[in-house]
Amino acid sequence: MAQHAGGLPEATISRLPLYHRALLEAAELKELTVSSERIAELTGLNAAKIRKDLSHLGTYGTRGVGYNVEQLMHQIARELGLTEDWAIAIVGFGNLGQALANYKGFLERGFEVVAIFDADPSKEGMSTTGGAVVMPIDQLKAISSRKRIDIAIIATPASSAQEVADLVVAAGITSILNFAPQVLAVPEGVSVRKVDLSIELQILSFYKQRTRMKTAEG
Amino acid sequence: MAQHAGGLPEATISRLPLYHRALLEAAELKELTVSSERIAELTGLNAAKIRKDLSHLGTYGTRGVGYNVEQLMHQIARELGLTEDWAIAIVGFGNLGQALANYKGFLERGFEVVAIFDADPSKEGMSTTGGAVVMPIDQLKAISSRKRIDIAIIATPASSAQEVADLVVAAGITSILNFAPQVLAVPEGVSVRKVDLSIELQILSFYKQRTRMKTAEG
DNA sequence: GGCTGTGAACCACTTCACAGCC
DNA sequence: GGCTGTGAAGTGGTTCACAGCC
Repeated sequence: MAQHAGGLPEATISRLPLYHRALLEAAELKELTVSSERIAELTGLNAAKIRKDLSHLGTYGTRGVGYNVEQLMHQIARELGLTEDWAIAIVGFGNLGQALANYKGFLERGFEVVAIFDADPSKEGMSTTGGAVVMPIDQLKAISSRKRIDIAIIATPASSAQEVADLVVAAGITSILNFAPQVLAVPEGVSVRKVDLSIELQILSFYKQRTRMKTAEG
Repeated sequence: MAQHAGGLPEATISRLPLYHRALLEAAELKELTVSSERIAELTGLNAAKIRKDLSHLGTYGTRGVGYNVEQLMHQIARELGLTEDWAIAIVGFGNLGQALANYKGFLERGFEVVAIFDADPSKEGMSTTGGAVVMPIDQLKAISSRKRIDIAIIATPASSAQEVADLVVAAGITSILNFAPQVLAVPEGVSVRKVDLSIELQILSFYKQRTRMKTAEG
């Protein structure tokens, strides 16, 4: 029930990329099958959780044997939409935007940077190793109507992030990866995921402080 | 009970940086007090959750009024360890490492890049806007014994990330922010947080595909 | 009347433990 | 014997709903 009615648990979804990577690793090591225990080793997760997660996808394991690496990897790729290529646009060609635009790992994983936008006219025409050229931000809508853009990465300063997000949404793009620190307001139906380095660092500093207190006490 | 015995729920901890940012915003707007409802607006979270989270810190609200912005912000900053400065080292001075090293937002939030390492000798001596200079990776241990390094950011290619992590741990650094795609093996007591762009993109593509299927059906 | 702080109900996810299959 | 798939139990987190204070 609810097997393939479309509903994977949220938590399972967020781990599928991890499994995919683990299987890739196993495949490179020429392992033909893997047990849930083996995947646990590769991902650092608990084996029972892995079995439950994978059971949501259907029945791809064999009792007494394990999971067929190729088959399961393919299945997860299909589920994640990795069997097709995705076109991404980067908005904001500052430090971070440039680093992202030149990152080769994207292409390997099926994400192609097809457009780059920036508000600064002096950056117009700059290009990347991948061949994308920086265009003025006011072209976003026009470009996006001409070529498919699946995902926009917002890498602008915080001060213009919301404005940019509005333009992105107006251009009909419904998936956003947000590097700006604030929470973006978007209409229903638009998915946003946020990457925030400061938050990660702050959480690390919390734990560091905590550990120090404990050592001081004990 | 367990109030200040040191145990905030994991989920609460991960939201504290969000509250801190929201309060900063409220302070900039000259708001003296905020209700949980107001914080909910600023963060996109649910007000009841916010009240519960904040109640874990102690009693800083006033019934009928709300929370004092300055006081609560300070309290959260203290809890997160943001009242002190943290020294970070960046390992790997490629595209990403350079972007991180030049990012001014860190300093604003109390994180100073005090050292940069890279295995490539040709990068040695390069420097950043912040004044840090790239040093050979084999100096990591020596440097870290001379000056305090609280957090290491691993921004190397995947192929050397584990090796680098071992060096980082050997140098006595116990907090790691990992940009490499794989799960790092570290001894107990070392905190690692992972930032993985591909995972974020893959999750976005999952939802995108999912939405498309739904629209196609309906 | 307004808003916090919190028990109680609810929910999602995790983990256990084992039946079922190879 | 080995390992999956899964009910059942356990856990942690969220949300409700309201008593309690301003």
